[in-house]
Amino acid sequence: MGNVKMAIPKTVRVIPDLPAVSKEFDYLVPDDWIETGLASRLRIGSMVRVQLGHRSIGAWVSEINPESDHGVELQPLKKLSSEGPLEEVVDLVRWAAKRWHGPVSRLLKTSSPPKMVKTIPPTRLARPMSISQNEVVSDAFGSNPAVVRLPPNGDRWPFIRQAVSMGNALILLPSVAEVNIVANRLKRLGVYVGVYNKDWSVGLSGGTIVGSRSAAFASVKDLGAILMIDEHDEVFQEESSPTWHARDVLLERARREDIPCVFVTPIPTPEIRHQVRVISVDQDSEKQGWSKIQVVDPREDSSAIGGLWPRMTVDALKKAERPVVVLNRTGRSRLLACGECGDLVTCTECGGAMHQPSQNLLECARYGHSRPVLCSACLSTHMKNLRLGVTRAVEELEALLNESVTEVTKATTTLDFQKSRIYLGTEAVLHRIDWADLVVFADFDQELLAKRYRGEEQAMAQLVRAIRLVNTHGDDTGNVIVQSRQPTHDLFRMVSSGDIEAWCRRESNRRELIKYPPFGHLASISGPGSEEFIEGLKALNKVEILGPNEGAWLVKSLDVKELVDSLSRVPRPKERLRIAIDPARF
DNA sequence: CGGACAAGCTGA
DNA sequence: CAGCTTGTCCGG
Repeated sequence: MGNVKMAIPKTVRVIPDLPAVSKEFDYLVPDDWIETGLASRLRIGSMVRVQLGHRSIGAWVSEINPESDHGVELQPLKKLSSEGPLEEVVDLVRWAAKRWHGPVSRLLKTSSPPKMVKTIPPTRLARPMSISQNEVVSDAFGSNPAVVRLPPNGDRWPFIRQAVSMGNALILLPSVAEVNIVANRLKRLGVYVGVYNKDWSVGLSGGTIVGSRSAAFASVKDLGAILMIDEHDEVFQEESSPTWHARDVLLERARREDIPCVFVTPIPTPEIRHQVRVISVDQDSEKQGWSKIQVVDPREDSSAIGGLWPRMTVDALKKAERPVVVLNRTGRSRLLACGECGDLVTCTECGGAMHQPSQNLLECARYGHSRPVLCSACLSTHMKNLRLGVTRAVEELEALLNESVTEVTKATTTLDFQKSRIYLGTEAVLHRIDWADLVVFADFDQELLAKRYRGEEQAMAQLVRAIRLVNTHGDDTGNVIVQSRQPTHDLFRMVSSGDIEAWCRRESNRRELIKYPPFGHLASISGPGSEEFIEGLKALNKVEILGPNEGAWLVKSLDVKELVDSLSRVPRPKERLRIAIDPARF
């Protein structure tokens, strides 16, 4: 702590808790605060209440004794409400707000306690843990940040133990469930640990913090090490604007505080590979870790009904104790043709392809126009399913196996595990079921052919999830069947040989070719104000502008700094505007 | 963000 | 021209 900061605060500068206000304001520290010693508790990050205009609002202290020259009489602070983020976190938030072009106050909110914290709990001493003998682990926690390519069934505990043995650690995991498991186990090992955001003050008093995405902004006193598990998981990016990514926040944090920082994942993203060194385990165990995947070409079986249920899959489904089938298409049918004249079923209003959400209804995907099940060319009511959805697949499978199949989609609220043995659904089924001994991807080509730029990564992430699901009990009986009409696809070749490094390299090369993150950066601009905003951007002539596509523009630049600088130079239009920097989907 | 205040619109 | 709506500005 610098000497200047230790001075008694006479005035403070604050950031108001108003997303639309980017200005900071100065306030007077009341005389009685100085007399009672309350003033000495004021620090950068402290949460206060102030009068702004006519109303009382929350704010964060951003500066102590600022140099002010605006010649207005300062209002006094109304209240010291709570402990807030540590100074280094406030700085980090400032950096992130710039990097993802969002309001500072929004990120300060994610960095702040959910309930007011009046007193910091006393530090409990952590029981020291032994240093890992594992070579990969000790290498990873060396001086420079690193990503460890750990196979899907690999043990992450050596990394967690190492992190907490290096002092107060910050550990991020993708889901709340995993966070709780890790925190409870650490607690049992005698580590002073808190779950973010619930145990916010544990970090402030000097403990280890375990959390999901938002924990990247946790305030941890004397932070000793940073660990992120499953770096590839998309939940580490905030979906709403500002679309900040926990991985990059942690990296910046480690850079600033000069502490060990480790990422662990079976499939490192191009983003992390571009920034840190990659450490891999030996190729045999990596190959073994991916070995449960079996590729089946449904065309090889002529008896396959609708091309979706080859004999091999049906046999495996019959034999398994709890099989799970993944088909990433909701509704009954996603693409139809007339059974009489063979015409593709298209919308008479907009010409788009229509799907069949229920037995008696056709609906176009784009605008939701609907009509009864009727061919517009020959008026036949007999339709052929070209791409069946989950609902129809459930019907087919029930008929085929002569037993009940439970449909699971994002919309499914409760699951009755007594009801049936087989679960079929969209990707959501992989999140909702806690174990299985067979996972079948009914149409993996849909994932491989998806035109999203992260399509193949998302496909790989689903494979990882499936492998883990059939491996829950640690036994070796589980299986993952991947149905594809392109069984010689690169991805399968690389997976079966355990050469995930080759797959990662290919993804990175692809990204570099199209100059997408991390080799170039983009902003998606949408909302009613975007037209005006884009005009202003064009005038700058600094960035590449594409679009509009469905009301959204894409702004590209090789340099992220130049991208966000340009964006902040253009005045904000009156109408609403959404700016997403490097979003995962657009 | 949301109140203050200004300018614009309407109806008798 | 009062009374109300809509728009713009700004806060310490």
